[in-house]
Amino acid sequence: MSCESSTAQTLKASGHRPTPQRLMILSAVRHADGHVTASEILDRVKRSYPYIDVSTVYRTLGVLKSMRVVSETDMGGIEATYEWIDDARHHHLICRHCEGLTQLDDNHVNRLAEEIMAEFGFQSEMDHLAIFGLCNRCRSGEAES
Amino acid sequence: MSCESSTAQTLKASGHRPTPQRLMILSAVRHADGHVTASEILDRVKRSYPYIDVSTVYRTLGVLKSMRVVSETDMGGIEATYEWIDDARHHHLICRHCEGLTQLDDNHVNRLAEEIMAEFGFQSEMDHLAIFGLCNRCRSGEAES
DNA sequence: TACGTTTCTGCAAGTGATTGCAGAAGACAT
DNA sequence: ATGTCTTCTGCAATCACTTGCAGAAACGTA
Repeated sequence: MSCESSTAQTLKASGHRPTPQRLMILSAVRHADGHVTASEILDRVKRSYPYIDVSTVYRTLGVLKSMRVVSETDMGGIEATYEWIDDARHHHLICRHCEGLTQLDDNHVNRLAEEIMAEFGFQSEMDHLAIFGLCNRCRSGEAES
Repeated sequence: MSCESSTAQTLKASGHRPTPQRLMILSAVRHADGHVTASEILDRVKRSYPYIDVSTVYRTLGVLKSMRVVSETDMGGIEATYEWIDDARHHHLICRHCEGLTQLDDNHVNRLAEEIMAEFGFQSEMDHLAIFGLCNRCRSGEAES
């Protein structure tokens, strides 16, 4: 069973309909490597179905987000970025000075989630964090810049 | 020295000008208790200076954000909320089902920041997080809702 | 296959938030 | 004070994203 058809099943099970538009959007996010913006998804889908509308893309991303199949992240750019959530969950450290990116493994964040669960019984959904700050290099050199 | 004039000094020191508009916006955020939206700030400032523009409010909030004097948070509503950063730093757990709010003390988040600092030398600026998920009550009862 | 119900789509108009620009105002030296 | 340089403001246009709506497509049932 391909990855798309299994997601189609998940869609159906949650009362949503696996329409052609949704499957195309799904496929565009699934097969893009890494982060994609909504307009990139739109352009990609338009190649095979030119009538697709931006609102459909955003609405579908909303559905996939609520099913926790894709994550939405504000990476500090103009547009939000979307990413397929796979097993190797990760996060990002973004330097607000040099804009450099560092990958952060989930285990640190997961520990925070476990603490919150233990104290409040609250199940955090931190699928893809963007943590802003100053990287090692810019931290020491910020004064004279 | 009042809280406003001390911030005015900070503005000046970082090359920004403490204009009347900025001081009014500053005061509006400072003396609002808790989270305020940009339009609430705009309305408030308009009472004493009707010519103020939305863009000035957003630009000033941008400056205050970069100085880490105020925090910007997406609380899941329509507009972003802004808050004066004081000593008692805190965060929020927001249930995506019942929309209930729980306050989260900074020490949990701070521990994550310290781990990140130890491993990467990256200084995180997590001033006011909004963590979405399912609260204790909705977690157990979500199936039959 | 045909029918009734529900959900979904594309369009257009709306929202919150950002940006380019020309004039206004603050800072600083003379 | 006066002039110069820089930053800031208000306006208008624009951007990313959302929403209301009427027709279209998907689903369940027979």
